[in-house]
Amino acid sequence: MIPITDTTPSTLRSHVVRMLRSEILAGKYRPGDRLNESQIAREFNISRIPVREALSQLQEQGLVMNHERRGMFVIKLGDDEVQQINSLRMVLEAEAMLLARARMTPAILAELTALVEQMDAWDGPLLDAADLDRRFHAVIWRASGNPYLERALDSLTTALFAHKALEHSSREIRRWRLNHHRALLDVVASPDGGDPMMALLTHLRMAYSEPEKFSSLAVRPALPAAAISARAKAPGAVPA
Amino acid sequence: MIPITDTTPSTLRSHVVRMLRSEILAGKYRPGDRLNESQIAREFNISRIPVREALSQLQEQGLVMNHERRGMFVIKLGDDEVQQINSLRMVLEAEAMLLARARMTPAILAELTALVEQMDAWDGPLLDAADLDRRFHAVIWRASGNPYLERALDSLTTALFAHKALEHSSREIRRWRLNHHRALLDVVASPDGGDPMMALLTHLRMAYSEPEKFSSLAVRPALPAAAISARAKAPGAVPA
DNA sequence: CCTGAATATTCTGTATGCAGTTGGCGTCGG
DNA sequence: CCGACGCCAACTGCATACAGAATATTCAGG
Repeated sequence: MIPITDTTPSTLRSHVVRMLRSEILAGKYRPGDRLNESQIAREFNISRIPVREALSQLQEQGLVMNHERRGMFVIKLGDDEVQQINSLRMVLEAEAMLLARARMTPAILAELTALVEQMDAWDGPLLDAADLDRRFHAVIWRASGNPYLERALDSLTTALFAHKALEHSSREIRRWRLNHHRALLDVVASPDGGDPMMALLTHLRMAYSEPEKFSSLAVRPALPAAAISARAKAPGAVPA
Repeated sequence: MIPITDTTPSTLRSHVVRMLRSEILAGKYRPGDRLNESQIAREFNISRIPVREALSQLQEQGLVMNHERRGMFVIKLGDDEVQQINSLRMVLEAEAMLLARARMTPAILAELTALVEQMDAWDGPLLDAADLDRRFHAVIWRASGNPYLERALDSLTTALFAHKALEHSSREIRRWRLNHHRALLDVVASPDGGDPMMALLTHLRMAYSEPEKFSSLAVRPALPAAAISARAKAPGAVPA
């Protein structure tokens, strides 16, 4: 019937997908919560069918899980799963940065720089800061020129995002991460900007505390123990 | 009402997903073909709803595309898209091989060896040979211990598989690929088995003729152009 | 008061029906 | 003979309806 918001996508399903997605990421539904089809349908004043299809779509995007005949649940990640996702993310982000660097244009560089400066100046809700973070990375993914790489990274980080939607970072940690965004910017800005993998290892160190557990970093001939143990220099501790 | 086949999955949707998946991969529906909901529903003697949901699921798996209000179409990949997928696949397969090598067990090694020997002895339909190929890789993906990596690789290769379901490889090419499976087996079999990226580059050379187009291999500091043109061997040597 | 089973309720999974849109086909005009 | 307009059929998207399963509730027994 009458859509809830201003923008009317051509189909109800896509509308519900975007709505639920943002609601989950905003924390309205939290990891492990059950998503009741009928209830959601009532909220949107539509039937269950588009809701079902939207949930099915979100399932394949990694945001919700389907327990057969028991309903859809917001994805809930354990520690190991977070590590596994971050291991994979490392590899993909590094590839994206290498490609982005090779295809860098002044326009994209300006966009990234603007985002970093925006983050520096930011003092609003932490959730929106996290969104800036995501947008910064998303620009790099897009700049890689490989839509499949972009999709994979978006899917992975979306799940992570939902997982820690409410796990607020402290102010210092935020600044610490912003500094590392500058470092990432430097890497993609110039052809000899350094090794993306190293910059990413630092960038994700907070969330990705045990690379040796699931990542090939621990067993990769090119990046032996030196890289990993460099992490132990400042374990857990926040900024340097 | 009564399912078409013997195995009755708990829901019709999952049944249809598997059926359509295999039918597409078997070439019953070819890239670009339209998938008529009503027709498929009639074939299965069920309503359109499970079919719709199955198609939606296949869409997110990358097998079909949805043109709004026009229907679902089997995915059709252009040359550039094949290159992009293979670029990403290279990175993921290399990671999977590194991890699998680090976590290798006698049981998995035996499984891989058996598959390679099965491929050597194979003389049946080429399509089934391709399935053996997939299973060989799938074992490695599974052995990586990272389900997300496994999923990503499965999704990517499924799309590729549908794309060239009927593009039969000649007998010689098949043997050529089988030999390279032995090479891949060697890489994951021993800790100093060489660089996965190199073995993969050879393995995928047929389908992945232009790595310099979308892969970071062309711009990676550790692997300059020399490595690509001289993709003979030279494993292990990747210093800073 | 707690435990367990039987019932009641709610929800998912599926079927059927309807409306709007899209694409094809025929017809009319140039 | 060719192009444009309009009509018709088919299909998708969505709503409503129903059956079976899963969970919540209630009631009897210890």
